[in-house]
Amino acid sequence: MLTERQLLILQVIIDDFIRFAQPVGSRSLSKKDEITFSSATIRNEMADLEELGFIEKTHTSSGRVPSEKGYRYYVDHLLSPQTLKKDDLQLVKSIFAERIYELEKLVQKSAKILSELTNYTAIALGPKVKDNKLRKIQIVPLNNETAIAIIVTDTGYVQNKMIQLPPSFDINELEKMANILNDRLVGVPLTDLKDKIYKEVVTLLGQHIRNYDVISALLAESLNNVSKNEKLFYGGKTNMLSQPEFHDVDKVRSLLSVIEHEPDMYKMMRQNPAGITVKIGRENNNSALENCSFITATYSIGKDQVGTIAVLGPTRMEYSRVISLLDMFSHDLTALLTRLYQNN
Amino acid sequence: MLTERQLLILQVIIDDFIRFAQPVGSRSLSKKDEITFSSATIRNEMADLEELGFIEKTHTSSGRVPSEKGYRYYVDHLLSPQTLKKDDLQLVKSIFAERIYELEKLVQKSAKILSELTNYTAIALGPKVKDNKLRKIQIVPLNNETAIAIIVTDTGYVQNKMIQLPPSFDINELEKMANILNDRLVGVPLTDLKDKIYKEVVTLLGQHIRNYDVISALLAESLNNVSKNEKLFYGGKTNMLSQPEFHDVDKVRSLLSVIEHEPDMYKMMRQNPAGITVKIGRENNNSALENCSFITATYSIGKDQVGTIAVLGPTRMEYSRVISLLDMFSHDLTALLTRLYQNN
DNA sequence: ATTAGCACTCAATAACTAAGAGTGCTAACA
DNA sequence: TGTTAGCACTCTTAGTTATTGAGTGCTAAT
Repeated sequence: MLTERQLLILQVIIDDFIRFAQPVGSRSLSKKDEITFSSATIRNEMADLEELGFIEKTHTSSGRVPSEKGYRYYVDHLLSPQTLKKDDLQLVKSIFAERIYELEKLVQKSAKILSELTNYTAIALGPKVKDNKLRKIQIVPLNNETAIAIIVTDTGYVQNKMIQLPPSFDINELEKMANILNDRLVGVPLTDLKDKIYKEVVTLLGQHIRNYDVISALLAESLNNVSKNEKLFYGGKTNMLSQPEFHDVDKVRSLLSVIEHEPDMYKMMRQNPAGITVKIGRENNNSALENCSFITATYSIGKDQVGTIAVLGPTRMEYSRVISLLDMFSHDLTALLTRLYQNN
Repeated sequence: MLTERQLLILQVIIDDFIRFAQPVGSRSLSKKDEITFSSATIRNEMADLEELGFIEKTHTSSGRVPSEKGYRYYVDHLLSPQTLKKDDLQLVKSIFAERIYELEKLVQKSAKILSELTNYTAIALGPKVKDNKLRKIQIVPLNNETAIAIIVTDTGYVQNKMIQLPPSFDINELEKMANILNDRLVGVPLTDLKDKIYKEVVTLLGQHIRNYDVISALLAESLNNVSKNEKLFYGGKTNMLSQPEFHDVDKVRSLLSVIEHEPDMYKMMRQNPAGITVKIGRENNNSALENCSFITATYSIGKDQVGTIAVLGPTRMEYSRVISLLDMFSHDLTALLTRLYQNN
């Protein structure tokens, strides 16, 4: 167990390092207001803290730098919930005051603002629409070979897909088909659409439409994609370039390639427990993120967790500020989305 | 006027520098197969070429490096139209063989492949849909306050926009309204839509629908955006990181910030004459692009120039290869788009 | 238990050196 | 007269050596 004084020193070291990105020495520490004892004492304490694994030296005679364990302890126990500046607060509130009613735009904008407020990279996932219900399906013929299928969900999500019509398909039958589909499918959750088409609607279509098999297969396939449409949005992808730990182009490259590799990002963004999660350095299980921390927050519609918003920064990150901001975004997003979309 | 021998030397210098990114000296030049004269002779010729401004030294006793004027001459007069490797050719052809019928996806994919083939950054603009005609307009109510307007063009382009309904608006009237709009507006070019709504349709709506003024204003505004929907697509945004001229993070940052500043990119991508245009270094009028060349190619539907596809690389770029590739993309895109969309 | 003092370590910087690639010029050559 | 061999000179690069300064650990005094 750490003594009060060790905690104080650990905290001050981390705060200082987060701020200046330079190893912290005993002498400079002793000059801080909150430190009332001498540099020699600090050296002794630091030696202990190092032995316990909370701080490290970059070389034998250097100042100390927080270790991952140190950051972890800091995040878990030492974080003072920082209150945000008025300006920042207002900026965030202003997004949610704007009349953006399209879920995706809202989320996208959140990522952008979040990256601007933090100077790190922000990533947003979602919102998941799997529980959304079909509101309308429409098939618009473009010419003899092509039609475009459009579906609208009850949350206002629109997706469209081009369909190549089977040869010699009668365009006039498209309308009939759309009517049948709407009759039968409006109100059905998107995830069940494909099933429902095959189980119930296909036979019905067969009674009215020639070539119904080909086209309903096409349609079912197109619709199928809709349910997995969680999207990733980025803000400040290149913000990391201004962090001193990324003055090396090779590091930048490997970092950017992780960020841009969507499958990995999906994995990292999904399956987070409700609330805020902090992953520090190697906790991310990704060598390119060794010097990064990744903080995620979930947001919901009602009680349904529908997405995640996250910040990726150097391990030397302003945890307190980022966590406060994420918390705010998470709550505001949840509140707004819930208000708008819960009871349709 | 340059002598044959000077041209040869200039060409070999540039080819070598493009390949190895190192100043080229007289001795190493003299070892090349195509060079039959001594290094001393080369030195004399190089002195002349330098005086004429085609090559430069990086310091008093260094080898020579092409100047902008040198590149310009090279591009204008020395470029041997390189034939592409079979693999590359096949890769390109394969995109256009795939059954992608959505314009934007096609263009997007082109940018991606182009960046992969060149290892530079590829940018695509378009396709412009201003001449597209309205195929269908649909208004789907979501609840009492919100509806979603969807328009489809004859090229299969779909755009949607949320509309906040005026309070106490009767949802049933939306359908009436959509019918009127479809009656009157199908076949109208998108650019004329707004005008047409105000001039012809508003009065008609007034006869049938309460609150017609608010909602038609809303609608006209939404539709208005559609006409300027040329989009930018990127491929290989971070490819420049692997170019030796961008080993410095500051340069990377300023370059990326130019690339990501869409208004500037729009300007650079628009208003290019038909065919291929090469801008070298400062010809780009942008200090962050001083060490870059920017090659654009236009593509069309029929005779209508509808977009641009471009490559941004270091001035030390494989001009020949890039130009060949762009030429190919430009032609294939034009051919495919023309086939698909000209006569609808 | 704390701290002043001191010897020691190591990174960073600057100053110097040697090697090597390249140039320009001159004089000899075909 | 155009070409080339030869040579002195220049400048970068890489390696070596001091020098400085921030920092540490340890010891002994308070």
